[in-house]
Amino acid sequence: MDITVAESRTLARTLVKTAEAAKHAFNRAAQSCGLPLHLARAVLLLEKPMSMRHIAAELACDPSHVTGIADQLARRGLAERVPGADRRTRLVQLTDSGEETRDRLAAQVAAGPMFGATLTAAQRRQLLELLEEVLAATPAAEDLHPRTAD
Amino acid sequence: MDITVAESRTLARTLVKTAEAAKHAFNRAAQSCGLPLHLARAVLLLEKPMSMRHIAAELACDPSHVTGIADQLARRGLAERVPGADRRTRLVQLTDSGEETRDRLAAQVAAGPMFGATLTAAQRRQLLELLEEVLAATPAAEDLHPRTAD
DNA sequence: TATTGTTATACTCTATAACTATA
DNA sequence: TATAGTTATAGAGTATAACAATA
Repeated sequence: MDITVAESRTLARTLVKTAEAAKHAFNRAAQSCGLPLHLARAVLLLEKPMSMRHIAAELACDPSHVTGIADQLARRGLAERVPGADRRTRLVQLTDSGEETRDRLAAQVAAGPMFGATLTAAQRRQLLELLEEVLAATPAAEDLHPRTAD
Repeated sequence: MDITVAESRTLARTLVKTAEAAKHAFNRAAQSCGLPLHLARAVLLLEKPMSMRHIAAELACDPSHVTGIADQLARRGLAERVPGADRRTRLVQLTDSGEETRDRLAAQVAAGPMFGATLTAAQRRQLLELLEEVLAATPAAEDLHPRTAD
């Protein structure tokens, strides 16, 4: 607990900046596959057909938002809606073209300049362990939507 | 470079999640001081009077946005505009109340559950080094605003 | 009555452009 | 002509609420 204010801020800022750099690297990979960020995230997620609600949960967004994502994927010929077990539910399933795009994107992400080219395997393991330790000790983010009158 | 797709994604996801947890921890500290996120960031920044443009650069936002921030800080009695060297420039300066809030917030952030209570000093140093190494190797994020027709 | 997906709407955040005043 | 700050407007992204079909 004998951490200084300055050290805490430096650590937090560096952490956030690195995460932003990771997002940008992902964004570049997505663009090189011709996809905007949110579609790239969805494509990478769809290892198998998934219900809209499941996708929304995974992407941490509102289910209503997934409708638009599925529409855009469909318009690009990357995915289609197929019936689910329940006749209410519809699954989003990648087409052949979509699977090819997903695999290409995954390869791009892995080959990106973020981790592979920088850290040794031991360093990557170390980094992951440290991050997980911090994460485990952090109380889950309950309310994401504080309202402040201003 | 012999990093697997799975490892790269795990690392990236954990990194982003940890950064989000850090943001939430900061947000909680801010709320406990009665401040929304963007005002808390500004208050913490104002160690000394700063021009609007300088604040905008530090917060990585458009200068026009700083007008609103300064207004809101003023309305809460936390800061006021004072004339700068140039008669065009105006500096934002914390009031006594603002400085007190800033110090309280800084203490809250440092005492937060993120790093101090979790990692040893050696681990914190290690984490910072690893993050900086990744950050240094990452090409700067040039264009933040990709446009995609959809 | 509860749940899935859809639609329509509203809200938040932030950038862009036009404007005033200084330089 | 260029710069600091302000104002007004517009856009992207996302949530909320009402709705239809199904369970």
